[in-house]
Parts: sequence; C-alpha cells; structure tokens
Amino acid sequence: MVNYEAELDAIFMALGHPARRAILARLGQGEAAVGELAQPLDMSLPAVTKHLKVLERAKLISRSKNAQWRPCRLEQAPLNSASDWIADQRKVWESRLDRLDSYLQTLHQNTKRGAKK
Amino acid sequence: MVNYEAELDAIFMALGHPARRAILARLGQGEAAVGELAQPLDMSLPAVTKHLKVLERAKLISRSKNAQWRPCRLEQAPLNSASDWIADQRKVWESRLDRLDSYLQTLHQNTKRGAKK
DNA sequence: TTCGTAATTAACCATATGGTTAAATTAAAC
DNA sequence: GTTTAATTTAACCATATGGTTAATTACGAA
Repeated sequence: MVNYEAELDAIFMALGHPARRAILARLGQGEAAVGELAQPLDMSLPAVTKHLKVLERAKLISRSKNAQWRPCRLEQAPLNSASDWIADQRKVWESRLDRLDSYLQTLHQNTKRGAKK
Repeated sequence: MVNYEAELDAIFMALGHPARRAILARLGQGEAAVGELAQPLDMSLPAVTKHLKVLERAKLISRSKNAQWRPCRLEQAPLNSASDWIADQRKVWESRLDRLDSYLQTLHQNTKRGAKK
C-alpha cells in the first residue's frame, strides 16, 4: 500500500467547494474553456481561474491550449482515489457492524438459554 | 433531487485533512474518547478538539458523554452522500466516454467503407 | 500594427484553517 | 472539600481560501 495522504488531501479539499464540483460536473459533458465554465458561476473570471488551479493541483483536471483558449478536461484517476478511500473506510466500518451484530445475536441466544434454565 | 450542496461542502472539506481521515479510520473500529483519538496524532489536544468539531459539523461523527469522557462515534450517512456524488459524477463521465467510443467506432466504420469505395 | 477577446497575474481584503499555550470546566475519586 | 484526569475554551498567531478590481499577457483578426 502506498501513502496517498497528500493526494487525498488535495482531492477532498478540492471537492469541498460547490463551484469546483459544478465545474467538474460540467466537464463531465466534455472539454470546456474558462469562459464557458465561468458562465453559470456568479463570480469573476479571476475567481474561476483560482478554482481551476485548485482542481489542477488535485489533478482532477488537466489543461491544454487552443489559440487564446485554455480548455479544461476531466481526469478520472483522482476521483477513483477518493471513492476508494471511502469504500475502504466503509469496508472496515461494515465488518465491524457485522461483528457487533453477531455478538448481539450471541448475547441474545445466551439470554434465551439463560431464561430456559 | 434535493440540494445537498452545503452538506457536501462540509463533508468533502472535512475529509480533506489527514488527521481527520485518521480519526474516522480509527472510529471505524468503534467508539473512542478524545485522548485515545489524539494519541497517534502528533498535535495538542485542543487541535484535536477542533478537528472533531469539523467532523461533527459535517455530521461524520456524533458524540456522547460518559463521566469526564466525550466519546465519538462514526456516522455513515455523510460518507454515503460523498460517494453518491462521486458515483453520479462518474456515471455522467462514463456515459460520455461510451458515446465518444461509439462515435469513434462509427467514424472507423465509415473510414473502412470509404476506403473500399 | 493595431484591435478585440480570453485568460491570467497582481494587489488587495475578509474570513477560515490549523496550530500553539494557558486557563477554565466537568466529573470522578480520595 | 480537595485533588486529579479529560476535555474544552480563550487568546493568539501564521498561512490558506475565496473573493474583488485593475493591469498584463497571449493570440487571432482586420
């Protein structure tokens, strides 16, 4: 197992702002330039540029050049890391609940047994 | 569909710090008090208290009382919201990739057809 | 070469994060 | 009732976020 801590920090932090999730959702439909991403966002272009930098740092997007446009596109790997972390977390949590459940069932059996005696 | 934007902000933001993910991982094994959570964390107790507040705000944990201890326990719902968001995002992204793929295949077919002519 | 468009950088500001130490709280235990 | 242990609150600090407007860069078109 590798230590993805710092990557996960950047990824989850990047996902923690509605504008950035909106940008990712838009990019799910395909590449877009900054102006297009900015349009539904009720903030200035420089603000959008900053959000894009955060997404880029988390490697959630990558960028290219086309004349005076700098189109953005989605990168899927970091989202996979994020959901992997959550899935791992849930795995531990659920196996613990299973153990707790079987423990409670055992308890219950013993209670019934005890009651019969 | 409901607007969970603010909840997602708090959840993803909370997941964006290694100490908080470590706390959640520990709580996956079962309840723990603050001192126990703090032990592996190389920071002061007040710092841990602050992280716990962030996790509580995101409803990722809940707390109770037991004498002078305030045990924490994991709550699973917010992690579900988080992975649901990622899953939805991936769904859109992948269906787009599928459409792109079939488009490219069509292109390829037409190219072969064109070559035959 | 000048003009217009897309985007970024610079400079600034307010608030939030993430940490510290010292003091206060809370509740058991003696 | 004093002491001790667990935790929180208060006060402080440095840096990061998230936004603004104004200036600058990069590029195509006229």
